[in-house]
Amino acid sequence: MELRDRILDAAAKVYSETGFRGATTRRIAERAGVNEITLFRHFGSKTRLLHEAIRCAGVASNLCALPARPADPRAELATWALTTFRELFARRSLIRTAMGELEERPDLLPPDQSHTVCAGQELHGYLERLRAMGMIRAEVDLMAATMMFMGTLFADAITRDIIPAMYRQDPEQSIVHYVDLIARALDLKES
Amino acid sequence: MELRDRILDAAAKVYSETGFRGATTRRIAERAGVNEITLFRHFGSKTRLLHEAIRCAGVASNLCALPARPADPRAELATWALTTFRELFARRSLIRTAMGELEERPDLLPPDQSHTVCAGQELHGYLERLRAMGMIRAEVDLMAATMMFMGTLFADAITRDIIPAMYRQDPEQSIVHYVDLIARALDLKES
DNA sequence: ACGGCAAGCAAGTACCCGCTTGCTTTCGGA
DNA sequence: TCCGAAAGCAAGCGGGTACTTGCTTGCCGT
Repeated sequence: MELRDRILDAAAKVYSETGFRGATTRRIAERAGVNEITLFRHFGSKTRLLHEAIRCAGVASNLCALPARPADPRAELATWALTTFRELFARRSLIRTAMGELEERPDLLPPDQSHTVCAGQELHGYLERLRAMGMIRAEVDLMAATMMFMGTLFADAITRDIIPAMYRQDPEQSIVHYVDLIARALDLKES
Repeated sequence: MELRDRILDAAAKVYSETGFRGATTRRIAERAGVNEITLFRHFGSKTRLLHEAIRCAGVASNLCALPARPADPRAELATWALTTFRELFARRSLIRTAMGELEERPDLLPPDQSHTVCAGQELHGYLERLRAMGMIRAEVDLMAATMMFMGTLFADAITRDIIPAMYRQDPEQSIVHYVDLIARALDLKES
C-alpha cells in the first residue's frame, strides 16, 4: 500500500472513531506508522488531509443500480436493498461521526455526493418505472415510499450495532422482511 | 431560570453543536453568562457537568403512550407517530452528536434510557395487541414492522434538515403517508 | 561514487485545554 | 449591622494541539 493511501486510510479511520477534533495529527501519524511531519509535507494542513480522507472514504465501492426495465421487481428490490444496506453498514461509523459534525463543519461532507442521496434517487426512479408499468398501486405517494424504504435501511444500518437489543435477527433476514412489507404497502404485482 | 438549570441548558446546547471535545468549559460558561469557575463549583468537572446536562436534555418531555385497548388503530398510530416524530425532531441535533460519539464515549448516553428504544417497545406491544385482536395480518413479522416504522420516523427526523432536497413536503404530510403505507403493509382492518 | 529527493528526528512556537488558588464583591437573613 | 454563602475576577499550572525550522538519514538513478 502506497504511503499516501496509508495516510488517508489512517486519517479516515481515526476521524470516524474520534471526530475532527479528536483526529489529531499525532494520532493519525501514529496509526499510519509515519512521522507526523510527513502529513504536513503531503497535505499541507490537517484540514486538507481530513477533507481528502473523508472524500475518498465516502465514495461507494460498488454502486448498485436498479434495472432500467424492471423484470422481477421483488427480487430486484431485494438484492438492491441488501447491497445498499451493506454499503451503509460498512461505513456506519464514518456516517455517524460525519452526521454529528455536519452542523459545525458542513464542508467536510458534500451533500450531493452522499451515497444515501444517490441511492434514494435511484430507488425513486425505479418505483416510477414500476408505476408506469402498472405494477404498483397508482395512488401511492412515491416520495413517501422511497423515504420510508431508504429510512428503514439507513436507520437499521446505523443503529443496529449500538442498540443490538432491538434487533433480534440477522440483517439479511430483517431485510427480507422489510422488502416484503414494502411490497405489500405498494401492492406490488408479482411477475 | 435558576442558575444551575441555565448552566445545564447551555452545556447541552454547546454539546449538541460541537460535541464533547468542542464543548469547552469556557464556551459553556460564556453561553450560560456565568463565570467559568462556577461550573466547577457546581459540578466538579466538565465530564460530570456534561453527563448531567445530557441526561436532563435526553428525557422525553411528553411521553406518548399507545392505548392498552386499541379502538381506532389508524388514528391512534397517526397521532403516536406525529408526537414521536416531533420528539425526535426537537432533539435531532443532540441525537446526531451523541450517536456520533457513542463509540468513543458510551457512558454519556445510557442506551436503556433512550427515547427511541422506549418508543419502539411501546409500538411493538401495541402491534402485538392488534394482532391478538385479529386487526392485522397474522403472518407479518412484528419486529420487522416495528423497526421499519420506527426507522422511518427516526431517519426522517434526523436527516430532514441536513438533506432538505429529499423532502419535498412538510413533515406532517409525510407522516400521514408513512402511516398509510404501514397500514397497508400490515393489512390493517378499519374499525 | 555521487547528487537529489523523500522521509525521519529533535526542538520549539504560540495557543487552547481542564482545573486550581487566592482574593474580592454581592446579597439575603439573623 | 454583621455574617456567611455564593458568585465573580485575575492569574497561573501542566499538558496537548497545529504547525515550523534545521538538520540527518536512507535510497535510487546516473
